[in-house]
Amino acid sequence: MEIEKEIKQEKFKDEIHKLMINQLFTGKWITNLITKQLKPFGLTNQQYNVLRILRGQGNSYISVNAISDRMIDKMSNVSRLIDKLVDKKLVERKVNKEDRRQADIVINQKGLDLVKAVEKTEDALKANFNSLSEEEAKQLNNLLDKLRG
Amino acid sequence: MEIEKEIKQEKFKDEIHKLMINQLFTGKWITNLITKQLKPFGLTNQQYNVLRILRGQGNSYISVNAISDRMIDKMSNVSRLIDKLVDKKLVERKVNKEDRRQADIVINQKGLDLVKAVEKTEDALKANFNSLSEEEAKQLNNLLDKLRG
DNA sequence: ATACATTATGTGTATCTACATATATTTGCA
DNA sequence: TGCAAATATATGTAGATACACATAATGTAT
Repeated sequence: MEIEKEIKQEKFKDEIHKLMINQLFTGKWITNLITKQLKPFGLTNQQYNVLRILRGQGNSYISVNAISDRMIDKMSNVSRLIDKLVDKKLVERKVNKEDRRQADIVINQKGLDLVKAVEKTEDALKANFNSLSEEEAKQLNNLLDKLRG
Repeated sequence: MEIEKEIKQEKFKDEIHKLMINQLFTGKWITNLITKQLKPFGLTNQQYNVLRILRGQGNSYISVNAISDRMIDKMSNVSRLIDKLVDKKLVERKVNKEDRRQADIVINQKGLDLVKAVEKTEDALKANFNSLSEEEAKQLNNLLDKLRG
C-alpha cells in the first residue's frame, strides 16, 4: 500500500520528507514482523541479533564491543543484553586474560539450538517479502546504502 | 556506506535477508537522527509525530483513534502519549458529546509554536539526506511501498 | 614510576514500550 | 426493552531503552 494511505496523509512537503516517513514506517513494519516471529521463543529482536552475531563467530569468543559494532541497533545496552542471555543460559561470559577490562562472550549449545529453532520459522517471515523481485531487492539495497551517504 | 561494512557482515544468506537488515539499520539511523533533533525540545519522536498530526487538523478536534491511524508507529500507546502532551500544555483533550467513549484532541498555540521551533532545525536534518537525487528518492519511495506488498 | 588520558564495560535512573486487561459507552438485535 | 457484542479509551505491569555517569584496567608521555 502507498505510504500516503498507510498513514492517511495525502501529500508531503517534498520527496525527501516522504522518504523519511516511508523509511521509518517500513522499518517499524519489519520490526513488528520480527517481534512476532520471536515472541514464541521469548527473545527480543536485539537478543536475537546478538545470538546470530555470536553464532557467526562459531566457538570463538568475542568482546562486548565487537558485538556492539556488529549490531543493527548500536545504541543498545549490550552489557545488559548479554546479562539476559547469560541468565537464560544461552551464552557464556568470561574475563579476557590479556585485557581484564574486556568481557568475552560465546554462544553455547542451548543458544545454537534456539537460533536454529527460530530459523525454522524463517519461511513464514520471508513470505512477507515476496512482492519484490531479486533485482528490485538489489536496487533497494543499493538505494538504502546510498541514502545513508 | 555499504550495509556490509556498517555491521561488519561480509555476506548475507540472500538479497531479501540483506534487505531486511539494511532496512532495519536505515530505519534506526533515521530514528536516531530525529531523536537528536528533538532532544533540545524535550520531545520524543512519537510525541512530535502526534503534534504534527494534530497541526494537520488545524483547529478541529480529532479522536485518539484517528491519531493512531495516522501515526508512523501504530503500536504506540496513544492515550499516554496524549497524557504527556496535555501535561506539557501543548494540546487539549475533551470528551466527545455524541460519543462519550471518545476523547477528542486539539493542538493549542503553545503546541503550534513548539512544532514551528522544531521545524526551524529541519535544514540541519535534511542535510543528512542530500546523497540521493529527487529521482532516486522517488524510486526508493516506490520500492518501499512495493516491499510492503 | 607517576599521572593523565583512553578504553571497555557496567550501573542508576527516568522514561518508553508492548501487551494484557479493565472500564465505559454505544450498537445491534432477539 | 434488555442484553450480548463491539467500540473507544485507559490502566497495570514487566521489561526495554537511552543517556549520563561510574568503575576498572590499560596506554602513554614524561
